[in-house]
Amino acid sequence: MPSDTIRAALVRRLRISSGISEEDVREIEALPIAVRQYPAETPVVRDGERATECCLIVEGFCARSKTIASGKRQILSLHIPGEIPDLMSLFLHVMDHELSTLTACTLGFISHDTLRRLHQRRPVVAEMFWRDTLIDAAMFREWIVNVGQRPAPARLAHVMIELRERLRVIGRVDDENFEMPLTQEQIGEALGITAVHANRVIKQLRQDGIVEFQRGRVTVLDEARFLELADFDGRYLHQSPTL
Amino acid sequence: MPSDTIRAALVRRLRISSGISEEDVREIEALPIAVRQYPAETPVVRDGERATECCLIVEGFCARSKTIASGKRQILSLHIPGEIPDLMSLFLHVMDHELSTLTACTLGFISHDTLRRLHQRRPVVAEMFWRDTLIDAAMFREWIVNVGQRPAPARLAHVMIELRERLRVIGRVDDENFEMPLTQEQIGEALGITAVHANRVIKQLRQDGIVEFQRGRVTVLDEARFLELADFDGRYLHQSPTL
DNA sequence: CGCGGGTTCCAACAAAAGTTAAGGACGCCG
DNA sequence: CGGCGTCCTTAACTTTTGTTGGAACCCGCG
Repeated sequence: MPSDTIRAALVRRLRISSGISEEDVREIEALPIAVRQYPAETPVVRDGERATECCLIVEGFCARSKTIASGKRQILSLHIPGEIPDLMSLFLHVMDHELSTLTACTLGFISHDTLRRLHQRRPVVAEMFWRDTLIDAAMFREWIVNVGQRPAPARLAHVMIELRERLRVIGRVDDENFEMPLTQEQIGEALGITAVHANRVIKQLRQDGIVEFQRGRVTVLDEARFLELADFDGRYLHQSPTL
Repeated sequence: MPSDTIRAALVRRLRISSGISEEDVREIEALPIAVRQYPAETPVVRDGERATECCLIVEGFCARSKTIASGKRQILSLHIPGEIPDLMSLFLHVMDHELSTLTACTLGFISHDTLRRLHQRRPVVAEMFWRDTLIDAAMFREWIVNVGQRPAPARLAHVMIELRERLRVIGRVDDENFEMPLTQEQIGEALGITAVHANRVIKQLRQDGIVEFQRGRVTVLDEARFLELADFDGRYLHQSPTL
């Protein structure tokens, strides 16, 4: 796989969220990245593990999650190409959660040493990555609100719209139709509800003519009601670096 | 108020979570900080506001929260002396949530410019603060799990133990007895339940002889059952920098 | 000292979500 | 092509949580 394909989504995303310079782009293009293939539903970095590299998603979908003593799992975030979901491991060496693939993925690994040297050489890039982890935290905050305060149908709509807006940045939304490759079990784990209830909620959104969801793909039927239901305000994604 | 009192809790906390050097301590002691008093239940930084300074809690308790369209509020985190809850505003200028006091507070304000100059001068301090925002994110992740997966009594126990462990670092736990100055309304907002239900849960913990909670103070009655109920694993607080 | 506002506490009922169980669709692989 | 496993779907029932409304309590303040 050519180097620019590996880094394309990352650079595209950084341009939008951090206003990266051409010089910095060249630095990122020069980064040594070890590319590996992962099958669907596979752990990439485990909870409790000590990480020595960071993971760039080149292709495919990933999720971060935590499992509690009772065995129940909570999905914390969804991740798409161009993202580095475990950038935090650079400073928080032992993982407090798990990173795993949802679909088959192409992942690129960058060693902590390499990243630390890059930070020393280019403090601006370090700040850019810092900003990235702060946006990560902002997304967690919104996820708390979603799970804590919104009724289940609104939770689902909100997660869907967040995903759509992020996919849009990397050019992956066609006509309000986008990928969301989760099983109903996983949707339940993301929303803090059971799979049975997730099914009820999906059924209701379909019956109300708001969205269709099948085979990992979302089709919006009534954009206005979808937006209203989700109570979505995208400010937390901080997609404009100038603000 | 003498300068060392203002910075005491901050330095104490950084020593434990980041292994700060004496030289860095001196830099922090030299930071210009504007101290102001705030009454209880007062917004400090509002959602949507553009911040130009960061807020150090010198004395008192604060909380961060988001309010959704329906008017319901979700508390995202609790904050104690020595913490800088809005450090993220350094790079994410417009606030995506609110910071407000719970009790009467003494707050110290440090301008973004000052902090940015400090980062340039001492990259190690920048990394320390970065690490701090990453721990912040780790706490949000655990908060998601709490609100998403645990039954209400376990949620309450978990928030209580998290608070206790953090208070312990700054030397504010006496004999398993510690401050938690929230009304039942606020506890509900933190746990994603109503105030009525929060009351039920508190009543049950009291009846079961696990913890007592009155007038903003928690007294643990049965530590073993308290821990088991909370399903608490403090790794996410990342209190040991060496790991 | 009594008044008033904000808590705390509680009961009765309603709604949302969890549990259990089972049938059906779909795709993969032998 | 048939069997198997995963996922989806639904129903019936239980449990948890929300809602409403009201009483008791506490505390600061006039």
